[in-house]
Formats: sequence, structure tokens, C-alpha cells
Amino acid sequence: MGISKTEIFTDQQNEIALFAKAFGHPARVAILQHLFKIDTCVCGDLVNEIGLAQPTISQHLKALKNLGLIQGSVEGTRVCYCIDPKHWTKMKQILSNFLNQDVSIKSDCC
Amino acid sequence: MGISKTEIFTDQQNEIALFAKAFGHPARVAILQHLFKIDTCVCGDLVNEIGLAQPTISQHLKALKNLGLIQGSVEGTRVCYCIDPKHWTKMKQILSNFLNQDVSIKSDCC
DNA sequence: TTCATTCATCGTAATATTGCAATGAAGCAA
DNA sequence: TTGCTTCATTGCAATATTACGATGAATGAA
Repeated sequence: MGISKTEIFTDQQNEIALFAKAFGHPARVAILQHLFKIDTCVCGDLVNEIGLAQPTISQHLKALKNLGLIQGSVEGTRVCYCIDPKHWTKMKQILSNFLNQDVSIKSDCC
Repeated sequence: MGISKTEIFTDQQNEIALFAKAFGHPARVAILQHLFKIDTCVCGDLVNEIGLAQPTISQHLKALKNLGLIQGSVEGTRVCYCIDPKHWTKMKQILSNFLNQDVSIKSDCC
């Protein structure tokens, strides 16, 4: 009913899904790519860089922050965001494990 | 407005988001893991394996199939699903490229 | 043919997500 | 103080997703 029945899945499955959902929107992909590109951290430049309204960007940043993938530090009236390397690496390992399951070479289905 | 503004993002960003969305639900993660585990293909066993109703599983399978990640072949009254190795590999490369962006080692944000 | 099995599709309800205008909170400058 | 800037939050509308009962299509068995 529009709500995922998380309780019938393993913690691992739910964790993979949670992380994957973070990348499930092009705006969040763009935000992360931009944070990677410029090694100094950015703030509201993301609003100019990506063509979405400021509240929308703020919402996406919040989602990424809640997952721990980015961190923000206040600098006067500005807020500086950057990748959180530790959590990014952890997430990367979890997703890579899932993606790298071996595809058995038999090409035929059934 | 509930609709992603895909037009303001690059094809690459939209593609990453589309694939990631496929893993953004634990049921689809579970389906894929099960298809990997048993190397012979499965059909409605997925309904028993995962605790969701048959139409729900069917819906998730359709989503995965539309992305090309799995393929299904009819066998009498049954339908046999399995990973599509070619598309899986392609998807894996696209997502890995994104995940493996270098985290610059400077730990401090701004 | 009739019946049972298997799966897809339809229709619908409940919830989630996306997006933005309006507003609020916090800092800095004058 | 006032005003400006920057960002977060609130509130709401539009759309998407998730889930399942009911039904339909196709096959095989009797």
C-alpha cells in the first residue's frame, strides 16, 4: 500500500535498498558528482549549478546527510557540504558486494 | 511536483538514477539475490521465497525486466526468470564508475 | 470439453516522493 | 537597530510507488 514491507526483508537487503534510493534521483546524483568535482566544498552554488529551487536542493541535501553520505558545516550564513569519506566508503562496499555477485556464465535462461 | 525534472540532467545522471532506483526496494534486491543464488532459473517460487502477494512480485519483476536486468521465458504455464548477464554487466559498470569516484583524502569539510 | 495452475494485468487504496512558494532562523554589515 | 544574505523548514499540490484483490489469458491435464 505504498509502504515498503521492510520487516519481511533482511537488514542487509533493506540497507542496500536505502543506499540505492539515495542515487535513485538524478538531482542527488548531480549533487554528489559536483561535490566530487570541486574539491573545496560547496554551499548554495548547488542551486545555481543544478536547475532546481533552493528548497528542493535543501531537501535532497538533507536526504543525503541523513544517510551520512555528506556532511555540512556552517560558515557564517553559508553552509558548506562535502562528501563524508568514511560513510561513502562503507556504502560503496555494501553496494559493490551486491553488484559484484557472479553472473553465472550459462547464457541460457532455463 | 512529484515528477523528476529529468530534462535538466545529463543522460548519464538519469541513467545512474534509473538503475539505482531498481535496487531502491528491498523486494527487488531480494529477487535479484535469489536469482543469483539458485543458478537454475525460478518462476513463482519467488512468491513463496519472498513474502509478498503474487501480483506484487509480478510488478517488481516487470520493473526489473523493463530495465533489462532480468529476462523471462515462458515454459508452459510457468515463466522462468534469470539475470541477463549482458545488461547486468553494463549496469554494473555504470554504477561502479559513479561509486568509485575518488574521495579526496582531505578529511576536513571547508 | 472442463478444470486447475500459473502468471499478467486491471483497478484501487494507501503511502512516498518531488517540487516550490512562503516563511522562519541565523549571521553579517552598516 | 535595520536590512541583506543564506539556508532550513513548513505547507501544499502533483505525481510516483507499493501492495493486493479481482480478473483475464494461456497452458496442460483429465
